[in-house]
Amino acid sequence: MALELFNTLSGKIEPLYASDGHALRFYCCGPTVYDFGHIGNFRTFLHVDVLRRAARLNGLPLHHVMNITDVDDKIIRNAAAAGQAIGEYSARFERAFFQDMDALNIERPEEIARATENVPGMVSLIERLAAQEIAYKTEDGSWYFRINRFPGYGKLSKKDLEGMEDGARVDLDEYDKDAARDFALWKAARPEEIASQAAWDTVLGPGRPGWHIECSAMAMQYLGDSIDLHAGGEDLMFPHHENEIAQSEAATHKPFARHWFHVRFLLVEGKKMSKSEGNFFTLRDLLLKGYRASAIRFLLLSVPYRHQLNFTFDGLTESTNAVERLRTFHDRMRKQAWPENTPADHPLMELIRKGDAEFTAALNDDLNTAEARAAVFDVLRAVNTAADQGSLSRLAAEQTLALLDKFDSIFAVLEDRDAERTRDALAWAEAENRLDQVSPEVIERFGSGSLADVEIDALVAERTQAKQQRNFARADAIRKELLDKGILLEDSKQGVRWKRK
RNA sequence: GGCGCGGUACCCAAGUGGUAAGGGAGAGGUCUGCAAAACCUUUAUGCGCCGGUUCGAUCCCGGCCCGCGCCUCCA
Repeated sequence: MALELFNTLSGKIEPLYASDGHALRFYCCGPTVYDFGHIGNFRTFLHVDVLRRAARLNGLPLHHVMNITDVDDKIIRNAAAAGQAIGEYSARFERAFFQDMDALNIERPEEIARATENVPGMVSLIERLAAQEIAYKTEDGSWYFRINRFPGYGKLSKKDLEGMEDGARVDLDEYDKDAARDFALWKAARPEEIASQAAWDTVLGPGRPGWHIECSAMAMQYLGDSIDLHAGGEDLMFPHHENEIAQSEAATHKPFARHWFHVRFLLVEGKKMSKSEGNFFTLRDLLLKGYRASAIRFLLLSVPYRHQLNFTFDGLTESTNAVERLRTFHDRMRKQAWPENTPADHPLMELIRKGDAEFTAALNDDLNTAEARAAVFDVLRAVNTAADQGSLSRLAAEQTLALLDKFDSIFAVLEDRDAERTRDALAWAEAENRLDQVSPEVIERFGSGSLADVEIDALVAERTQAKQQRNFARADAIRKELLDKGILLEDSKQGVRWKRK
């Protein structure tokens, strides 16, 4: 079965394919780099990441472009407040964004498109619209899109504009637009915008591109007039994506994107995340509170993308434990020696094969990550049981490892880089004088005074020696000492394994 | 007001017209010097409420209640 995805435009689940027979031409609306990314942002990018990875699992090559909006009202305002040019201001947050993406193991798209580097394409797209009188200039020098010239407007978000009256929710007095819903293509420069280098002198007049035109122009420039797939958060459906369709299709008279993918918003502790509710978290906030990057990734992926996810700290703890169980299992499969053949081989191998098939089928069914995850846990339990009974063969263990590899090619949580990620966040907090935002536990366990791996290894060796001499009091004292510092020990026939709590 | 989504065990969460996946947590047990890990047992005669269709509904239809999202910058 091939990968099938819900398409917002058609309202149906449809197979995903590359219309040019080579690579899936895929555009995803990226971040506006005016601040640090919050977990809601990353839920979207995380599911886009799963989409990428699932496509690869199906042998579908990608040409994935993501934009960076590096000029907009907030950037201009914040840059001005900081006395910086917009480029200087936004570069810092773009860097932070990619660091966060790395911390969450989110793959980079094939291409990154910055708005400020693609202004000429936006200008010429507006010119094409102006030639048809779909774009018009107002007295202040701004350009707008004439919505009533695009009959399909509303087809993505299923809005019936006939029933919407001008002025109902839009302030008509503010602009000299022809119709209230006409949206800006080009915003005339104001004096302070010229000062912060947020204005371009073009044939349209001095100004800067509107948000919507950026994505239309860049998507078509990098991927062609008609693309296979367009993605973003659910909020972008209207008006942003609707406007993109209008601009692009009005200019080319060709379908813009065949398939639209929208990721639903997450709730935090039952409410929409907002600064005023006090439930607004950046990735960095969570890392500095001591939550692991892997647990955050796993939690954000555990609920399928079309469902609302209620993000809670309890959920984060659950995910931490679930990831730990997977890692322990993965370790066991790799490190323990298994007999060549066992009587129980056949049924177990069959069960693993079934789990593998279910995993793939679940993902291909509109990226059902919850079901895919369950399939792996089913195998985990059965294989652990067999291992405990001594009936797990080398072959079955290898087959299990292959399934875990497949699982991790999507979920990407098995390799433990959490300590590294937390240390990076801690170093950043130190550099930015934000240590007051760091939990004391994180400072104790990951700060400069914390135990280095070699010190832990030395204590573990000392304890092993004490155990051999049956000096359990000393051995237990060392274990307790390490536990107090967040290091957990596990004895097994294969030796001692330690991990950070 | 318009459009849309959801209400499944203590918590999170899949799912199907034929009798409820998975994870986490709790309790009991096995193993272990003790732990940890792992495994076993256990936790929904019921899937918001009321009707209807059906041999049969948690899943289909209608109504109601509750929660949430979008309609404005927003992932």
